[in-house]
Amino acid sequence: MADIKPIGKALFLREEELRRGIELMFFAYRDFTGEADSILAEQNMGRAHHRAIYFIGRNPGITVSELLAILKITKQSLSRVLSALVDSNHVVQRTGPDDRRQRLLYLTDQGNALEARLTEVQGRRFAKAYRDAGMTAVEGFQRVLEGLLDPETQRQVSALGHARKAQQDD
Amino acid sequence: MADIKPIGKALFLREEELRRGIELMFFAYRDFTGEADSILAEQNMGRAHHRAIYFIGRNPGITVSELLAILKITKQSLSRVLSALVDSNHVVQRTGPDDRRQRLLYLTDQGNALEARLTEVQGRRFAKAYRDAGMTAVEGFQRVLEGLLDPETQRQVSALGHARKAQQDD
DNA sequence: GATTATTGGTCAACATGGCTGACATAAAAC
DNA sequence: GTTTTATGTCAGCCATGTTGACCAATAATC
Repeated sequence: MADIKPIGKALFLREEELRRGIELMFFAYRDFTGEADSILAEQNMGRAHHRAIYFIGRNPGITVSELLAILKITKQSLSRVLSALVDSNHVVQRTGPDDRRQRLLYLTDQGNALEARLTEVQGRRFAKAYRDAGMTAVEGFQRVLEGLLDPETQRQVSALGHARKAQQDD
Repeated sequence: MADIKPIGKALFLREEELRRGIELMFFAYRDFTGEADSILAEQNMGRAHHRAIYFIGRNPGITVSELLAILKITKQSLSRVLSALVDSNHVVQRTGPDDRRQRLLYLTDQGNALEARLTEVQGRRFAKAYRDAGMTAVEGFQRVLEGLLDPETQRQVSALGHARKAQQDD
């Protein structure tokens, strides 16, 4: 609807708006991860550990290759983190019942406790932001974030808690 | 308005909704930065260089300490990146006219070109997401992201392109 | 049953980008 | 003239990504 507006100002506004988005993403992501980073630092862990814990908690019994597909890092990077989490008793690996090459990943009680703690601080932040912004804003927020995703990620995300839940049940 | 709803399901929905936000932030940030990262890699640079270039481009004549306040990293980390950018002729430093201890930072033509290229790919992604989601969604998106910020960052962000623009003019 | 592909791990080496701590210099401020 | 500020530098550490090579167990296929 603003397509036929004077082009000079329209372009300026557009660029400003886009830059605002870019900047907000940077600042919001930094602040959003900040609190969790502090908790993780206490335990001598980093964000990589957090991601593994988070997605294992979300998908109990996930295999290593499925986790790799979500995180999009190398198996060497993941392996390092996973070994540490097994050593520190946050994660256990069970041999896959169908395919015995697979290691199905589960959180231990300790892992679950840490996951809960981390998700709580981040959830709190989101709850506040969602509350302040209102329901309509939340929908918009989600729609825009989805639009920022690579098409492949978009497919993954829309499948996430569904496919696995159906598969794994519980 | 949904405050008096059955608590079991309400809590479930709430937690799911919050987790959806957490996950979207992770995926969106990763994909959002991915393209720029590729361009940077060509030039043997990383995200840290990008941030410096971006905020110098946005605030020509910014001082090192102002840039530090935005990025919230140590001066050693910034200094490393800044030296590299000066060496590669993307940034120039001029002695501050008032306070001669300050180094005012500016992009060179080459720096501006790179900044433009990086901002273009990220802007394109945002433009697509904004277009697909619609104006209302964009407002909501921005409102939620602002709500995710630390209060201090929130103050900074709302000051950004204003204070400096008034100061520096251009 | 032998071959090939998949799943996962390991070792080694490297780059980036955070961090801390110590120290130096120039200039502003008091 | 002393202190504080703005900035830089050197050295070393850590986390987390990368590549490349190679290995073992097991599944799948010819």
